[in-house]
Amino acid sequence: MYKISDAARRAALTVKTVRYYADIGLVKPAGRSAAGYRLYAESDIAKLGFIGRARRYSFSIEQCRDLLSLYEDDQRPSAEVKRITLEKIAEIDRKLGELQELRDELRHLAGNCHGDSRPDCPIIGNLASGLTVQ
Amino acid sequence: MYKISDAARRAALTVKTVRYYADIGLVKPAGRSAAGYRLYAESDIAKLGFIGRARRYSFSIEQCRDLLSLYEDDQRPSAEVKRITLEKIAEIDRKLGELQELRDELRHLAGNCHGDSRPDCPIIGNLASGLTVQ
DNA sequence: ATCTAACCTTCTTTTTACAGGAAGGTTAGG
DNA sequence: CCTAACCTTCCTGTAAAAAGAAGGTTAGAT
Repeated sequence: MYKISDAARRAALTVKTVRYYADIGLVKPAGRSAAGYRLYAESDIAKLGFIGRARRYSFSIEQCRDLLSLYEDDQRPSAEVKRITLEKIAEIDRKLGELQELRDELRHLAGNCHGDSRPDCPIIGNLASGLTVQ
Repeated sequence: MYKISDAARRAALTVKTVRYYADIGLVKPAGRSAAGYRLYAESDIAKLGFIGRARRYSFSIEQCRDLLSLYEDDQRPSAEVKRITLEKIAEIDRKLGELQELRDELRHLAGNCHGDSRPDCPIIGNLASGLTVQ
């Protein structure tokens, strides 16, 4: 059984984060010491690591909660896991499209800005007038 | 002079958002009616629209505050505006790279998942073991 | 004149996923 | 026995609003 800082280190999370996950009931410690310290078992650390990776894949806490229940369920249907993952991919694709548009617009604006100390700036002008770029 | 809902509509923002911008001192209404209603002038609406567009370009509120002061300043040096914009572009590029990596990893995982009711799922397996996806 | 719907106000709470810090108890080593 | 490094709970703060409660105002229709 590991105290919180060992558990955090082994799961590559911060102590604050691990304590937070305990508070919201995502990963509760296996037990407590006589002094009230959280004690984590190996299986808890595996769950924390699982969540850490899923979070890095930008799954939300609630999605992690769903994935974790599938992870803990021996009877888990992979269809459900695949569905959640495909949803996440679609979400990322949408965000990618938006960001690319945004970047291209800003590039265009910056490309037309002489960047000296003259007071007329096409970036400001565009924002002020709401003209469509391009 | 426009009441808040007219101002919001004309700037393509919500009433809540306009009131919020007034609260944080970003765009204060030109005046108040006898009953205490916020009253916005044309120039206020131009500023609100300016901020709305900048926000859609993912400038933070604080960056908007900076841009607005440049916008309001006849002596504004466009170099400063260009610098902020280029910074924003670099930031978006970083985020794009991260998101593409992430999506490719998830695609790989989903591609290897049979997606039926069998309990062995490579997505779960990957998250559980922390194996690197290539 | 009154009714009612649609406004408006301020204030408080909620959201996401923690981070930071205060005040105080515990433990391990020298 | 001292001290440093742990640990605890509780409170506040973050970004940028959204949502809702409780109540005042206004404009048009009856």
